[in-house]
Amino acid sequence: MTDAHESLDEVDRLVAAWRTERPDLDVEPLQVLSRVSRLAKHLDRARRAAFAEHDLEPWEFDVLTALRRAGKPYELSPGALLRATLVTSGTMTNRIDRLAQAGLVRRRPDPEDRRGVLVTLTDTGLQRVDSAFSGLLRREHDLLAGLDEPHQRALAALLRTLLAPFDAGSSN
Amino acid sequence: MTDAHESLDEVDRLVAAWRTERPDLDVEPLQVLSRVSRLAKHLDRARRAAFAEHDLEPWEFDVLTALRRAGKPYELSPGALLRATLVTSGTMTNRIDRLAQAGLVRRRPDPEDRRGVLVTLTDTGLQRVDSAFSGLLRREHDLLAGLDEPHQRALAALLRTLLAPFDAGSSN
DNA sequence: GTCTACTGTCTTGACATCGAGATACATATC
DNA sequence: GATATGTATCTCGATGTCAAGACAGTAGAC
Repeated sequence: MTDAHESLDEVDRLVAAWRTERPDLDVEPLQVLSRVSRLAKHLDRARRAAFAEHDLEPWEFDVLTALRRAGKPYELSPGALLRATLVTSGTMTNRIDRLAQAGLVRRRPDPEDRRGVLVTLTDTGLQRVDSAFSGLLRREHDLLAGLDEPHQRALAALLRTLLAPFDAGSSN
Repeated sequence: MTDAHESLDEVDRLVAAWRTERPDLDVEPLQVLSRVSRLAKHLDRARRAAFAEHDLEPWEFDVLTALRRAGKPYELSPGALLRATLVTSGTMTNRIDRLAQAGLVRRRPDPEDRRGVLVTLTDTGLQRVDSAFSGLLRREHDLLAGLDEPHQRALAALLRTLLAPFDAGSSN
């Protein structure tokens, strides 16, 4: 599993620079965590490009997929949506407003709880998210082309371990 | 240590939901890439908390560390800084303005190129970034506690492979 | 029933970011 | 040495996010 001695990347250079400047510190954690951050930043850009073809912003996609995953009738409360997308309530209100204005979701009062609201995917929203999602998967598949399946599984397992404390702890 | 086969995490649930809703699609890429995105989001929050102790915002830290890594005299051009931090030029101008106002960096004209500017770390800036950095490393070390060293190295190698096409290609 | 504490959603103001374009200077070509 | 192209930085307007707090409604304890 430990080949990959190939070319040094940006993070290798960054770590080397730190070793020169602060030889007193153990900068090994950066080898993992800097790469996670940088990769996420690049992924955001790739996603943005993928969605542009379907006239969707990443934030729109995030909300619509949460609804899509919920299954029929594609309906969730704002609270459930913000927990699914890791944003604050103010942000979610704003997102729902704009999605509703774009005709991709609809708001209706929750019949069971008069404080509550339910957000539903419209037909247009459903179509848009479905086509954007297959486009995204195609691109993401390509991004992972450098790793064969066992390596992908190993990577996923390692990431799951790192993620575990967060998923367990916070709940936002 | 506990092998990671046990508890399902949020991404496992997400993947399972997609399998139910879209059994026609291969959603395996999400096992890796969703975890990268989610982990990055959690890391951002952890970093924010770590820096708050030193009165620094993450974006301030990003710029200051780039200068710190450059070594004496801790000086880089705005262009070099924006390439190091993956932000746009407008953002970098704004960041430098505010860092200069906070007394953490200084701007001076580049004597070799009259279009250019050089940004230098002040003594205050140097101290702040050094203490914030050791604080960060301590926390990041803890975040990685779930993986022993060989696993960490394996994870870093796998991430390097994914990152390679980006580091090579864009250069921003 | 009536407090009290909690929950779900929305409002507001501040803020960091981006993208596009403006400006000044540098470099290459002729 | 004039022109054209490229590079470095900054300006400006629009946008998405957050944090804190307001408000209406719910639920538990008594």
